[in-house]
Amino acid sequence: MATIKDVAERAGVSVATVSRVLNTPDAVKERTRQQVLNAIDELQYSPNFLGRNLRMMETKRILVVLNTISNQFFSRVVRGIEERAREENYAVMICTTRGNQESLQGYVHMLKTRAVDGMILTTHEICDEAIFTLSKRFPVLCACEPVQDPRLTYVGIDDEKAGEDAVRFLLDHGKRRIALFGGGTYTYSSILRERGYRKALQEAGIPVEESLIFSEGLTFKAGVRAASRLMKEQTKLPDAIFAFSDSTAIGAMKELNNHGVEVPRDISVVGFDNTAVSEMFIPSITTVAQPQYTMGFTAMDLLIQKINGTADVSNQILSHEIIIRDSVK
Amino acid sequence: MATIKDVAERAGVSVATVSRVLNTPDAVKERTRQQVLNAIDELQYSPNFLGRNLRMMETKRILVVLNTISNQFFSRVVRGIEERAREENYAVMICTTRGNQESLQGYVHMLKTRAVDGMILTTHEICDEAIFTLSKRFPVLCACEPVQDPRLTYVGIDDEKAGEDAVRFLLDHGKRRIALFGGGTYTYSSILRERGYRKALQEAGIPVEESLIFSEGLTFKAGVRAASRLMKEQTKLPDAIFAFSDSTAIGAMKELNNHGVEVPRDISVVGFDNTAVSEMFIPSITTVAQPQYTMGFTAMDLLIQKINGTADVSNQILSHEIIIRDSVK
DNA sequence: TTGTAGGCGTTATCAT
DNA sequence: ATGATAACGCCTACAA
Repeated sequence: MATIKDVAERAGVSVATVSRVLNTPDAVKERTRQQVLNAIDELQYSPNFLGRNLRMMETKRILVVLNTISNQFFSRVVRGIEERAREENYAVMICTTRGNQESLQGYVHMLKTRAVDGMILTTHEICDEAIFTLSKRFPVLCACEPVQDPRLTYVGIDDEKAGEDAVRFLLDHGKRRIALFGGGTYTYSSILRERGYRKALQEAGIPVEESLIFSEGLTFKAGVRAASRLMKEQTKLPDAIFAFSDSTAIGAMKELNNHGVEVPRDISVVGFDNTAVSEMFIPSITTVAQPQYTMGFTAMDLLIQKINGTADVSNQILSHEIIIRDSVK
Repeated sequence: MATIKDVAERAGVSVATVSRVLNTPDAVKERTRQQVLNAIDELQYSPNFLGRNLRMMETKRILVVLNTISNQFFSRVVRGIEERAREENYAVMICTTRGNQESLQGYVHMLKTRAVDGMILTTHEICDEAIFTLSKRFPVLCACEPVQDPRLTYVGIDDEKAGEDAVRFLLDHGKRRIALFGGGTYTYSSILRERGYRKALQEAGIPVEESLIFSEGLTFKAGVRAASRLMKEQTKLPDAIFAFSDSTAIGAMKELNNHGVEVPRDISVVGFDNTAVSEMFIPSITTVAQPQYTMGFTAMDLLIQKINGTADVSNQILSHEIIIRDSVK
């Protein structure tokens, strides 16, 4: 492979000049530049970033850690990240953990070894404390999934408020007994949304029925399980289900449908995330939308600030919205 | 940031010894090793890969280029890739083009500049010829979306055969007028599948009705459009629809449903890809499954061979399968 | 078993 | 406007 030295020899100039042609073309005479460009062409030369990276101590690459790539929600987040990244000439690498602690450690290692300039975390296989320790030495940012530790930088929505709003929406539509299909205590977002759920009910003077709260998880299958349990355990169906993800909502609807319960005729359903499928499903699903694109864009923006060493980058809470469709009567 | 030199000084040894502790620990005396490890600990040292990469002329990273991350199909492909990659200590970077030529050029640039050791392409924003030129100099592999050029290495299914099998399945279920919802001529897989469609009909002695072939694309919206046109243009609905993606199938079903046409009562539908949603949908969708995980795993395996310079790595055609569900009567 | 020293390809600082 | 040269951090002959 041709190196800068080969090009220099071929063009009859020094390596410094070749470097200048590449990086500060205006600083070199037209005629010389042409010679160099010709040599580059003839040798099919592309600069080796490994050398450049070492010299500059930067890679112009950032890492986005996702739990899984198959989560529709994140595709739009990533789009936002990439958009902002492109503006500053960063390449975005997406890596997935699938809940695997170990692989996350591998990605953290990439940060420590300077394989990337910064990292956006959307999943918490490591605890806040570990993230904090890391973020003291490297540019790290949390997005989408809220964090408790105030020393971490976070970009996302106010989950408690979102939960509250969704329940209030159902209350406004005359629903009083509202089941909760959540993700359990290991996702902080679920904890916050449930807090909002309780608050809204309480303010409406409706006692919380603990037996209507299901924490099977946020997947399609979790929705199936929760709905199955709901039908088994409750003699009378509630008026509505508030699911913490669209997938869960769909799982629930599928299972209800299998037992002859029709949405929204017999029961109403609200999902979360406004993923593409919520619009496609029959019936289409009323859901709490998060500003995914903006979340990604903002996260990348803050990360860039961190990389550039801008003083105290602070949290950004973005607003959510209820998208009204056909699954609530 | 501490460097290997700092560690060496602190431990009272040479940098060579520190390097050995990191890379060939057995080659250094127990006591010395302990001293070095202590120093590493005290200084919170992590080796800088930028230096290592330059020296070794490798990054242990590979690039997977996807059109978009939001395609469910690829999540399992990526899982296969990652699995095989982990075995050989490669980090997998996922980058998306969203059909943007320019961003693909950027990723190609990463290959040329040694930012990654190899690349798996699943989308063809650049032509076969360009890929071939690239693959002469760098490890490049095509997966999932077939390529015409025999000089390229490809991992995937036999799309023509898959199209043929799907149509034959419908014929076996008594369907004779079968509409085609495909991706048009710009995706080679669509061309091949359509070829299979024609072949199966021809062999059954059924003339191909060109007016039943729609090429609106492979998205949900494309399915909506195609179904809309179908209902408008045909006085009598066909017996079945063969859609080249599950999303398209769902779009079609949604649109049909809006007009009171029920699947599978009034018309049967076959999808493609066996993505998660095909199981979730009501009714669940009969679809042509591709071995996504194996495709990814195999692709990475071949790429590793290419990186290691193994002589002639050759195409791998994997087998598809029809998953029977509720959308065909 | 350990140390010395050269070089990977690039950029940047001085000179000229 | 251009050239010589010293880093950047690491690995690895080769020597000791």
